[in-house]
Amino acid sequence: MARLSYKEQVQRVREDAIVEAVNRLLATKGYDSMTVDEVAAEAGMAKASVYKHFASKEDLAGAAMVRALDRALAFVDGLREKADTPAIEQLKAVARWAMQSQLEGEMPSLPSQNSSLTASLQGNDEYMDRLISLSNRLSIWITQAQTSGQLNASFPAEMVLYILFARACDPVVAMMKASGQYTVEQILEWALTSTFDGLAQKHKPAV
Amino acid sequence: MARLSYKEQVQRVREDAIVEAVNRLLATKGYDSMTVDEVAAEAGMAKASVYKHFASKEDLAGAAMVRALDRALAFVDGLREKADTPAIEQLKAVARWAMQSQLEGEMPSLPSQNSSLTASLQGNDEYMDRLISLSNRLSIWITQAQTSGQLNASFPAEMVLYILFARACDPVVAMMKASGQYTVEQILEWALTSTFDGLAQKHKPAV
DNA sequence: GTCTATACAGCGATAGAC
DNA sequence: GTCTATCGCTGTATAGAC
Repeated sequence: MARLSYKEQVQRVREDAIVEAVNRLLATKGYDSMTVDEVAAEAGMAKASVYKHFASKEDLAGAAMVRALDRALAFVDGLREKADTPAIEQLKAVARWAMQSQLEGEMPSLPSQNSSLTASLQGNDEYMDRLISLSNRLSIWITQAQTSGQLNASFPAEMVLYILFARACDPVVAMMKASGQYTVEQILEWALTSTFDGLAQKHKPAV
Repeated sequence: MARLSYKEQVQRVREDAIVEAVNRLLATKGYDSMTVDEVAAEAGMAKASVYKHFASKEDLAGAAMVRALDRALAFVDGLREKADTPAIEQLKAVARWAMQSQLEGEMPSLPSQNSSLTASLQGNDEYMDRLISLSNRLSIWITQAQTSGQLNASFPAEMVLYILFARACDPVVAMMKASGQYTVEQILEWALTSTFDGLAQKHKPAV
């Protein structure tokens, strides 16, 4: 990749500011409540300037999701370097990281159900590439954990994948945190236990 | 309760039509995407007429949620008549009913996180009464199941309750149905298994 | 109470000066 | 590229006739 000119660097910095603002707002208010005026204000520029960088509000959400998926892929790739760790432990580590990111307000969340945004994202190549990459890497671990008896093999691997994605955005952890009675570490431990006990092989064969 | 006059009956019927329309739209599009124009069209009347019955869009959602909670309470009360059924089985039955209702498009769903709607609902007495009633009845079963070793007693009962509510709206079952590869019965079975295995006591004492 | 017509506000997106 | 100012649309809510 060629070295960036000063102008390009400035542009990059400003785009970063925009995407970070979108990330924060998606994590706190959600897509529908977020307005482009707010994004501009948080990023410290005028709304028209935001639209010079991104064509639409949907593109803004797409860029934030791309960045979030990149963070997830980087985390997963870090884990893959420890090749001797059991697949189930790798999956738990990913789930813990995702839940923790959500609790710390770093994970943008989208309406899981029917939104015009869903269709837009499925046409976003950058987003889809990363989503598929992440799914593929997780699916490998899922299959390994199922064949080695660590995960209940009667569940479709596809469902296990859905569950992992869903638990990363599970409102339960946020509600537990909001109750103010428990530490984050304790909440994460409970959430991981209930999730992975539910996916585990019921009567484990001796390994 | 006094007998209703003809006029009151007509009013009741029209309000029912409105609430049913809201219920359908909340189940399919969600609160933010739903417009009062759509509600009026589905209910077969003009928008201004809708506003004669309900003061605001938030009130519409509140009324639909009250009705949904009433359905849930009726189902729970039906179960309570079989007093000899183990508490864990009662909880499973409720979860199954809720998931099935969701899959059939009968369960209105709200944005679980930060919305102006959340605050509005917490000020809605009719809604809060029913929510508390339902929570209380479920909590009794949860405590029973924990003391009898059917549920993992190291989880706060509060968290188990949150998980049950969350799984009733779990996007996973909808995604599995959308994939078109599985029967509804199979999906429900898997979802219940993974949920309740995750909540179960790990090393069950002989009962 | 129901309708048609309209007021009013918020927001996505853009024009045009600099 | 950035700004101010504005367009155009959508959607909540209401006025006023019947």
